[in-house]
Amino acid sequence: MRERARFAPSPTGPLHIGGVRTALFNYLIAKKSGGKFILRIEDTDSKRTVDGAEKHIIDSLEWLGLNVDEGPIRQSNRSSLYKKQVDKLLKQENAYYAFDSQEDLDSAREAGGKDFKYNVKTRMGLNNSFTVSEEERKKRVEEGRYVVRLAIPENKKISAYDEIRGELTFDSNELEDKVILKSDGMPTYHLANVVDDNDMKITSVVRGEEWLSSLPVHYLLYEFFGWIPPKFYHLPLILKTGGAGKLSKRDADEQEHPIFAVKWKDSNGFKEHGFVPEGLNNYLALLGWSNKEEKEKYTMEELVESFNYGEINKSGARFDFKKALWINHLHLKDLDSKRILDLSEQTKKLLVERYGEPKAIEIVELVKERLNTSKDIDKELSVFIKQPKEINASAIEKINREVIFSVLNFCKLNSELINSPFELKNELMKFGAENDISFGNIMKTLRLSLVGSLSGPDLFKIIDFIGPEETLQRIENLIKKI
RNA sequence: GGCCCGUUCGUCUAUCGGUUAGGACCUCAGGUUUUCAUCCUGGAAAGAGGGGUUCGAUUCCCCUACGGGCUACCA
Repeated sequence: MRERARFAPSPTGPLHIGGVRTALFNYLIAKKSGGKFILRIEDTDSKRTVDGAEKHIIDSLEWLGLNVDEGPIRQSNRSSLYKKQVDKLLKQENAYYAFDSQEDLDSAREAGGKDFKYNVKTRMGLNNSFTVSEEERKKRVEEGRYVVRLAIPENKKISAYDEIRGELTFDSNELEDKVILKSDGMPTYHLANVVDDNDMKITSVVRGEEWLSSLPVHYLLYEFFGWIPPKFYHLPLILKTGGAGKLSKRDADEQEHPIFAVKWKDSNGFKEHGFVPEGLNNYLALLGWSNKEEKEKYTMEELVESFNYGEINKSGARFDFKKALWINHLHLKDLDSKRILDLSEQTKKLLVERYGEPKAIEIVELVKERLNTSKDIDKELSVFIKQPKEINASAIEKINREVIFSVLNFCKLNSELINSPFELKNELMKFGAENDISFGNIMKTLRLSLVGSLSGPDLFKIIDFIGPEETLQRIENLIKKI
């Protein structure tokens, strides 16, 4: 069956990775079946709509490569559809008008304690179609001063099905007569969701676990409308790295890892942190889903291929930035070198200017397996572009100044050797043996002069690429400095 | 508080009644390497607790504990 799955965020803020994962799973379920991935913007609460949030959602999906087949469809311009369906419920007496003021509700809740519910038992003591005169009701409705509530039946066992958890049963007495149409004429989530999913012929509803408690209300709605419910998948939540609770912006800030796919205001996203979309998708897919095969790295195509909703986990998972980094590394080191170069515009420009593209790609090849994020590209490649700005002072002490001086001097005096790195290596070994300097220290010295620190790619390859002149100059520079 | 969902190494997870409970991240110890990283080898590390059912429970059932979610004219 070709599934139609929708990602239905509300534009009340930027899209964080919890939402991203929901989008991803929707996408995978749709694509696995050869179906459609649909974007619906749930903007029924104008007060909470945030400027730029919708754009952030769309930009995020685009960067992630979760291409939308239909949409975005905005709920805000479909109110006539919802109204029509509400009228139907009203006519069937599955819903009724309510006129309580906020104060009335507050005091009812206060009097009833935490267990207060707006339901069959309490309806008669409140201000609504059941308790108000015919005349008054008409007047209020005409003036538009009303909400519509769902009439939850008493003593009804509602059984619902969640694809991840299986059969679930609920007692209607635990439910409330939820508002389905607000006084501003807009529907609430429950109504809009059910009406739209039906209207858009959605077959798979994939959403966060926070909706599980509303499932019986949604089932009831389907029943009242006489529609067949779609399949529901309630995804476990992503929990914060340490401590209790679901992952939040604040927690992410404390742990110094991104929480958005792409930048939002002054918060950098995974993109800006140097993740490739494949890496983030892969990590997020593994957070809450796992295959029987012991495999960690999946391309997007492989995810679509291997994904199976029956293997989605039931319990919340903690976010682990180190693992995310590692998965990203897996993707980066297998990426085409040309594409890696494209990830860093500035470095690419400088590198190609100096070496030409074919050589630039060879250089990338040299450092590729060292990358965790694309930000490392600049760091790793700077050696080939410019002289080291700073020399690691503690490294100088560690090796010993005199040793450094004599090694560098040797190189300077035998500068013709630099033309042939292979010979240079041999001569340096000899020099070390004669002067009782370990080869390790010789290499460290040379590296210090060329790179400025003690880590980096193959030294002789560096010499080969930057050329004898530049090599000598860097050696001179260090001699001057010590 | 009520209702709902969940609970295997520190973390993500495999196991669909019988396993030395497997893998990955992290971590530790070796090895490769001119350094760092990569990479390779190895180690440490888990079934929340208590009852059942069963010849046998991590696996099925119940209770407790713990964690999470919901409890708005928010989604």
